[in-house]
Amino acid sequence: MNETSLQKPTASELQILQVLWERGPSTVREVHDALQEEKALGYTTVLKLMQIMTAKGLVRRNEEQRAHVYEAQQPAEKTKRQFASDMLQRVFDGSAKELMLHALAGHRSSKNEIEELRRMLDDYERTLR
Amino acid sequence: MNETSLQKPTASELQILQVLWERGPSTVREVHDALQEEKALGYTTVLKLMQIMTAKGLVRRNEEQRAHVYEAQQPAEKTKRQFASDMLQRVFDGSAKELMLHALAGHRSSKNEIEELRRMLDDYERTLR
DNA sequence: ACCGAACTACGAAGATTTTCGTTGACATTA
DNA sequence: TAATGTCAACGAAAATCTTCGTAGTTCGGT
Repeated sequence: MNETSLQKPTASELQILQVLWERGPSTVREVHDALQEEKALGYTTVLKLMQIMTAKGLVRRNEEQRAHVYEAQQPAEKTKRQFASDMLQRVFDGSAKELMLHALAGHRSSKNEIEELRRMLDDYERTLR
Repeated sequence: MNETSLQKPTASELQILQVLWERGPSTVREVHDALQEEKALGYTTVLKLMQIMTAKGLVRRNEEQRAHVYEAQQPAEKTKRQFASDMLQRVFDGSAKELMLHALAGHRSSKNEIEELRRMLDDYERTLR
């Protein structure tokens, strides 16, 4: 698995990436601690995951310090787009309308949220011309 | 795993469910043949998957005929909603706007599609009051 | 110089997913 | 009825994911 091939992170890997996106470059200790709130994992479990992610090219590692510093290889935007696009194709056969319909259905949303979505569509449409 | 527990189908299981949703109740042979276009799998591979899905409660099996007839346990709508909601939470922290933004970004969409989305929002909003 | 704490590396176990071969039952037909 | 084809059941291998224990290294303090 070389570092140019984009592969979809697993569920656990995604949790780690989310910490890295939020905190920026971090050590295993920092990621481990940040993760405790949502998920209790042993320190070496997180370490191992991050080593695997390095091998897969999902993260980059700076080894200058004794405690290596990890950083997400791809920006959050890009990875999230990958997830959304993958599901759009696999589950909804490419129909953005279907995707949104089902996302909204499983989630009581406010009028405010709908308003926000509408504005987003307006903005997005403007980028199309 | 009893049949009331809703679990997320794996990628392969989803492909099979999609055939069942489209064709209605089908034999392994029929599912296998329908799948060939998109994915070459041995007959017994599909059979095994469908047996596992029966054990998990993802499909129901009618054994009256020699060639058992399988049927999706949950309607497409429900399962798709599960997928969308799961990703909405796991990847986009519950923000439908973020989800839509990223879905559209990875997918050249027509003005027509945007129009459709807008209409969908209008309809959806009407159900809110 | 020694001890304990903090780190990485490594290996491995257990779970789940994906894939298929083999076997034996049943059906179709020559 | 004997041969051929179709089917379900079963087991199991290979791949991937998740989790953690152990060993060895390095650093800070005593």
